[in-house]
Amino acid sequence: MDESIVSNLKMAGTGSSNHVEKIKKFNRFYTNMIGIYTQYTDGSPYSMSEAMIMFEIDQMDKCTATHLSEYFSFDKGYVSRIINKLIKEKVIERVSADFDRRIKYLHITERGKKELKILADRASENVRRMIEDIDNTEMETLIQSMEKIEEILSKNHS
Amino acid sequence: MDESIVSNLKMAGTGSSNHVEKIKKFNRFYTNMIGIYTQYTDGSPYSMSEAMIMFEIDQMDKCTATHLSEYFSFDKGYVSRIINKLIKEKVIERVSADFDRRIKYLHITERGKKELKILADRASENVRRMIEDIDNTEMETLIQSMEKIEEILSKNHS
DNA sequence: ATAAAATAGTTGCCTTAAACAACTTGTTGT
DNA sequence: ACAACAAGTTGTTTAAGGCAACTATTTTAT
Repeated sequence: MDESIVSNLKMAGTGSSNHVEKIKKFNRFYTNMIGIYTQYTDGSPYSMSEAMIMFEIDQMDKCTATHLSEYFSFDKGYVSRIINKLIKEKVIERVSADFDRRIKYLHITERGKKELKILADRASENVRRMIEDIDNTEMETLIQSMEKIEEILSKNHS
Repeated sequence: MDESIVSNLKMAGTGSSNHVEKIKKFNRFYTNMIGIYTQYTDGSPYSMSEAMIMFEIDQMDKCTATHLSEYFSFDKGYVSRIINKLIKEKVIERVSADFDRRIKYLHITERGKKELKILADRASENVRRMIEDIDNTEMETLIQSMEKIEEILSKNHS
């Protein structure tokens, strides 16, 4: 896409402060820049939801379907179906907890790790293209600006 | 949602540069922070695509269905249906060009402007909440950091 | 001047995304 | 033991969005 397809609404009224409008402008700019939709899943065999679920299973120790459903606010049935699809494709596996046989822990397989690496590499490549022509000085400024934003916004946990 | 539902994949390998990884970290952080999915359309009667199309019609003079389709990389048929729905709801209207009767210009109505304002106000409110506890000094730093990022990334048009 | 190609938009049909609700199986508290 | 609850599953439905065939104009090439 040649422009933002998200976060592209501009102020329709006049009630907002200048700061809010500047931040909204940045939001539009930045979400456009990183191509939020296509960053991970464009051209990949996994939907965004599937990629998110694979990632979370990889990150999370003893991940369960219930956790995924709550964490992403996805319907339990939807999560269940995605899990079963990913198991069929052997990118994750399911192990029943011995102390409670309702609970099934989800683990990424070796094959799943490879698939995740492909997704992550694709995202890295997109980022790399975004910054390829930036010189060292500006690169430092860019990173510092990002770290500053994270620091400031992190304080008031939101 | 209590966490990011987009851009949440982390590096699965080790081939990427430190800068790329830092930027990906910022991407995850920031897309989580602004709640990309819910910023405009959560609790609204319009889907994200509908809101985007209304916005673009409002911004663009002499907007056409073809422009919308190309701009957003949406299917023509999908756009056509959304347009007809929005016309039925009287938030936009359609006027045939007199020099070419295939072309139909789209305009936002007064009612449409009001609806857009509701969407924009909701987004502003979300941003306002995000920054409500930030003091003046940090606020300036935040805005400057954002402007710096825009400036640096804008140069190499991406 | 007219047939052919291109353009704008519409409509039918299909696939996938994702929610809702009812259900099964297993666990816990009384 | 059994009611209430918790983890997942499955059936069904709606919405998002793409593909392809179509109509109706306009442009281009003969």
